[in-house]
Amino acid sequence: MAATIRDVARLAGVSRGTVSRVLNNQPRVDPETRVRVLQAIADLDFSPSALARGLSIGRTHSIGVVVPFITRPSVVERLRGIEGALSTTDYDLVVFNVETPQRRDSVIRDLTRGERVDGMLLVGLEPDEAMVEAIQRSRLPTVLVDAHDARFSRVVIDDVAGAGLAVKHLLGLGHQRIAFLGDLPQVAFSYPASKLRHRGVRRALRAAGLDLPDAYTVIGDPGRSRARELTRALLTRSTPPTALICASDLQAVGAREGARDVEIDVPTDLSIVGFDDLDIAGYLGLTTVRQPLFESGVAGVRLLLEQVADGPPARPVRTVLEVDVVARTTTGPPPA
Amino acid sequence: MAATIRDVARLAGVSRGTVSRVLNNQPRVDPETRVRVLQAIADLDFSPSALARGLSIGRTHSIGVVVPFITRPSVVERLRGIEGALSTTDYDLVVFNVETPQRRDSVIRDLTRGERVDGMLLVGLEPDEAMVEAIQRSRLPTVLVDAHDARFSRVVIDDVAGAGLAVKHLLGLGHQRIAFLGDLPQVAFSYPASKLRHRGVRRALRAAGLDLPDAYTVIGDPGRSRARELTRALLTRSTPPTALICASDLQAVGAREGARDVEIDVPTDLSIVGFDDLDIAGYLGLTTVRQPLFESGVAGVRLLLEQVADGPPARPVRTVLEVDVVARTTTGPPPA
DNA sequence: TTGTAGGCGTTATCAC
DNA sequence: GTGATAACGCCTACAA
Repeated sequence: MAATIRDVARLAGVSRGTVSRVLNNQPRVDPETRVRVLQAIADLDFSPSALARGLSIGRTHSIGVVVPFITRPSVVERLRGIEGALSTTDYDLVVFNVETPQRRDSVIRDLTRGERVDGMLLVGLEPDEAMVEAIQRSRLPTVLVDAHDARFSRVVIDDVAGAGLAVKHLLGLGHQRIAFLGDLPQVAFSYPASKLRHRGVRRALRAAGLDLPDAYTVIGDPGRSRARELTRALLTRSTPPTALICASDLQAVGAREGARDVEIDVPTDLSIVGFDDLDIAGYLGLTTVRQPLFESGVAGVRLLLEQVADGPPARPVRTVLEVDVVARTTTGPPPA
Repeated sequence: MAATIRDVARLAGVSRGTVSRVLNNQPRVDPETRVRVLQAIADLDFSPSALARGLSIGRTHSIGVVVPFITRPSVVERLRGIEGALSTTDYDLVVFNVETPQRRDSVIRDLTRGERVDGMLLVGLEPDEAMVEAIQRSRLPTVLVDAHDARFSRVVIDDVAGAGLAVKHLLGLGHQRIAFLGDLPQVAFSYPASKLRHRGVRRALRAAGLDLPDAYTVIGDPGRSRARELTRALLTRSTPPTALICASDLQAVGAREGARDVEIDVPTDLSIVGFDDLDIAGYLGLTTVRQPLFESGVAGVRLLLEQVADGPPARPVRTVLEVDVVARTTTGPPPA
């Protein structure tokens, strides 16, 4: 149906080789011939088959992005960054959403065959040993976003420091009884951010001579509704905290609802800090630790394309993006 | 580097043809041979090149999704649905974000070559005549989501009726002075939803013997901040409306902020209704007209894959998804 | 049941 | 400067 290079060659009265040379505008073509070929291309409304070209030159002109749980707003935000960065190039973006370890492994296995994509971006995926080996053996350029394996170039934030900023913000307001609400480490896809943030809170409190008692540490399934329940429980203790740091904005939203459930006013009686600075944080006036999600996607693409173009760097590159506290209306001084 | 079908054949002591037959599990293979081949495949960690296979059989096993302004939350939600539906198949999802007419045209031109993807999903894009012709000529299976051209199978909602539901909800609460806040029709990508919703409001009011005066019709650039300004202006008129229907949730959020700016309480003095039912609507307690965004993606994929498998339907299929009003806390009876 | 060989559309390496 | 021709990796008649 569609025209091929052969048809163009015939119409222009030249060989396929010449058409190819025009297509890839190589110098050694007679200007007149070139014009004739271009005319034929226009007449036939021809454009080359990416598939055939890919097979021939061994590159696909597309990059694969593997994301777990595309439904998480933070992941969407990173994807936006990736798409944005890629759209200024002529690489296609192939998205793989993985929600089971099986699918994750099969996707990565397919991708590392090297025929499907020219590079791979792993978002929020901590590769296990088998995967690391498979990727390295395949030599497929690979970059991690929001994951920490030192054997790959990667884009990360300092979660420990970020949590420390949240603590500092609360200490500055005068809080002493600070609690932490985080994710249960998921079995299938261990996502270490919550743990690191937990550590950051503990460490920063200790540095200030304070403590994070077990009673003020609540861990549960990620998500709003679970956070709501946990917060209710936390606030009905005999000595409730005056401030709560959550491992994510979503949990902070849930925490706020939980506070409302037991009629504890935010920020008068309880200050709440989230993490990520999603859109909703702005809408809701949530104080939060901002991490540059969009930019992480952009940075990941940049790292990856460099690697695709120049080959692997001598040593993996670690890009650390800055975090900061965005103070809005859910934090204030502790109750007297 | 990576193993090819040739290596597998050699290792298993059979021909390439036989390996291929095993790969596509065709019946006419001796069970023993099959086992031997499978073993060789496992040993070599082989998986077939999608590129070569695609070139050979003329299908790519991937579908292209073209979305304008991937940054809009409603688009993201549709994308989630598309990804979800596709992930249960073995089709890859190639995402194209287009933000200029030039890029839109070049993307669609590339895609209609038929070599890159097996089908195309156009989200929120009203194709112009040239595009329609190009697509039809290429015979590339194409489905529209949230766009109305009758020459294609498509997934839509009844915007007019949806807006009517919003009006009905407000009338039921006793409102008489109802205003509408909508998008300026964008030049580059004309997006008719706002206009249709406007029409729906007007029509429903008229059916109730009421009017939508020009003074109560405010139209501006889409987005929160512009809606905020417009709402402030609207509310400082001599006879402000008691209710405001917005063409999108984002604008409703802006409207609410605008009301707060001029110290008009929602819902005591002003009721606000949005459109879409994004996540934020739930977080903020916004009354809104829910449209099934996620499901629209699922439905679009279903339509498209049928078309890829069975060829084009005799007549384009129009799938209309249901809308309904979700009453939350931004609507109530009008002030006495 | 299995092997052989031509073709998918392009690029690259030769000659000429 | 241009034209053959052999790859690229797979699939699929057609033979055997």
